[in-house]
Amino acid sequence: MKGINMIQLAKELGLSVSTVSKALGDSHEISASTKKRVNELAKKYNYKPNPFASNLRKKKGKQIAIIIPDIVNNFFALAVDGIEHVTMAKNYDTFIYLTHESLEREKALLEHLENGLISGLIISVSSGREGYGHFQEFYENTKLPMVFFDRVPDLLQFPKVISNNYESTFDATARLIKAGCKRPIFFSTQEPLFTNMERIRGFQAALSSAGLLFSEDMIVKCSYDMDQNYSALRKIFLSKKRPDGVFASIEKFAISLYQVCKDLEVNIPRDVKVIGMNNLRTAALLSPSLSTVSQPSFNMGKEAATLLLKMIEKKTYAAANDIIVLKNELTIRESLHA
Amino acid sequence: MKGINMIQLAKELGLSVSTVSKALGDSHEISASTKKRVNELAKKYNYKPNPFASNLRKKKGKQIAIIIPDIVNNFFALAVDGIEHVTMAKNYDTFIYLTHESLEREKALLEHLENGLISGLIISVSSGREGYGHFQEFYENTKLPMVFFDRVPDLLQFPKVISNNYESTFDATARLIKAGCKRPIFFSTQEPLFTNMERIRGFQAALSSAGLLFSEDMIVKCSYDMDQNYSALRKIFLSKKRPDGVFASIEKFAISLYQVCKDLEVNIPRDVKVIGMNNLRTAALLSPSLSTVSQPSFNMGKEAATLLLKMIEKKTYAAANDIIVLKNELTIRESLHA
DNA sequence: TGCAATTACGAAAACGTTATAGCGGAAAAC
DNA sequence: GTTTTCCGCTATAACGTTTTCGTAATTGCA
Repeated sequence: MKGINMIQLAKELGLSVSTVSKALGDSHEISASTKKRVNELAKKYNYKPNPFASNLRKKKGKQIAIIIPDIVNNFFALAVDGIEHVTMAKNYDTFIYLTHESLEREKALLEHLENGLISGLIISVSSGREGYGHFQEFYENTKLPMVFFDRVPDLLQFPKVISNNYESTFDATARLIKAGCKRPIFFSTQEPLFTNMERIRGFQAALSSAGLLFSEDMIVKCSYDMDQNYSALRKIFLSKKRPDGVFASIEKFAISLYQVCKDLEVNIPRDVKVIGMNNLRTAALLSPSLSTVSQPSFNMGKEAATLLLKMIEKKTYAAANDIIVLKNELTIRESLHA
Repeated sequence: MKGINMIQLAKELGLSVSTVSKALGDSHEISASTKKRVNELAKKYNYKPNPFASNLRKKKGKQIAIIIPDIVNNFFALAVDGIEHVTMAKNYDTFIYLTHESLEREKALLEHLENGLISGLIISVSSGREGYGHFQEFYENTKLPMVFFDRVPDLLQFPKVISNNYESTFDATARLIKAGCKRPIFFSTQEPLFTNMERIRGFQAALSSAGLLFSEDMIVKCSYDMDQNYSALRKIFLSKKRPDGVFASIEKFAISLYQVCKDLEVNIPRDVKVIGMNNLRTAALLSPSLSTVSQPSFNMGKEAATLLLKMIEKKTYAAANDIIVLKNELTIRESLHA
């Protein structure tokens, strides 16, 4: 029974299309008995309203989009899981788009999505602080609800879901120092992301509150290319001023670090103490087990999606430049203390 | 300039809507000069054709869907990455749906997608061999192109992208035996998936070709609940007939195994040798480093998407119950030899 | 020069919904 | 007993495209 539509349903029921439409929409204008008749026949024929026709007419649909830099990263995978958890429950269809850290791709995507395909947008940005114009422009052009999570454009007024990066990095760095580090370094992203800046702030604050001096070369900017990271780290650990502590703000970089240390026979934690910020399920099984600050990724996704759907359905929710802050979790393992 | 449409464009150009539509579609009926005029004005107003109207009229769109059991699993994340790589390039929008290993969810999803939202489907099934009816039914009802990858319904005639599970499991098992294992066990999925059965076949064949006896209790069915796996494995490793080798056919299970061995102080590889089938980026960094059979996940996704888009666009591609087989890669690390 | 073929466009009918306005008839109100 | 209200339903016009068919003007061909 391919492609049965409302018109055929109406004909068979001896009703008008409008009545059928309203019946299926559970309108109060329609009597219970006809509603029943309509729904039964619809079920019998396995009738499914055509979403294109419906969206076209209503100028609104139940489709949203996720834009993230990367999916091969436990943090984002978990976040997507969280998002899907709520969109699924509310019968929304979810597009996924990956930017692979490319600002160009991100811009192109947003421009594409101005066609009206979606009714809302969940984003984790790939661009630095200077490159936020396209988000604002997208919003001006579409007025669509948007929620940012984790990597948020701090300078723009949009609802955001983040975690307490400043505090947790402060705490983690303090632990490194307490464990004896005099010269910890910080693995940073290339782009000047807000998330990353907050972490750097936490790092610096912890240093200064312990009476240690911060210097620019403590911030190591990592590339998105694993090989390049490997050689950069190798160079650092072969240099004279070898660091004795590392806060690795990104999943990939912790992995590269472990490889370098293994190859150079730099002992963790004796020679260098490490805390990584990530959601690796294998953190506890690494050699040595990796101390981590892990983000509540699943819940961040969940919160972001819940907020977005609220905005779309405008139940009670009005303006929206809320910022929801969830807590990261610090887990100390062997990479800090032998 | 929110929501400019063809009608307004046509009006401003002094042309009819049909001419504008054809011009934008680069129809041969339209002169080069008017095409140019139309395109320029369209660009000026940042005009984007409404996909709902267009899809409704054409009864076809540029949206496809991915249905997978899980995204928090490097294999699937990489596959999605591969899929997105090609859909992106061809300007398709990609929905993502997660079944979380639930046959019910899978069925509900397929039923939902009968509404015509998508033009094609890429699937990795969550159901066992007996539960394939819904795929067939979906196809009958929609006639939509579908491509399966990795976890494929072997009994149905659909195009598939898989990896050489039989051979690579055979080889891996042979290596376990060669390293001295007399009583290796196999960590299997709950559901009787084809993928898994192929691996078991390879396992058995390797045993028998080495003159070892296979017994049913060598197959350990694992749950999707990590805690449950932990206790099950614990029990096995506390029993008298402790295995001396493991082939872990699923990512999660290798992780549980490492935890159990760590806690019980069972030494890998001295007491038990391990090869895991997964795409963990941290495999080399585990303690001891984990020998793996890794699947070409990214490429599997890429191939599946390429095939699907070919089918959708029916360029030269006609029927399609192709099976594309890619090769897994065996990497031996410390978990096999100290 | 005469006729067919081609070129470049327009009118109008789809595609399958939803929303607005309206309309009989019955119940309620005066 | 007339007017008003409400109930349950229908007719019809959108929503923004694409496509089919038609047509006037131009070109090609003999």
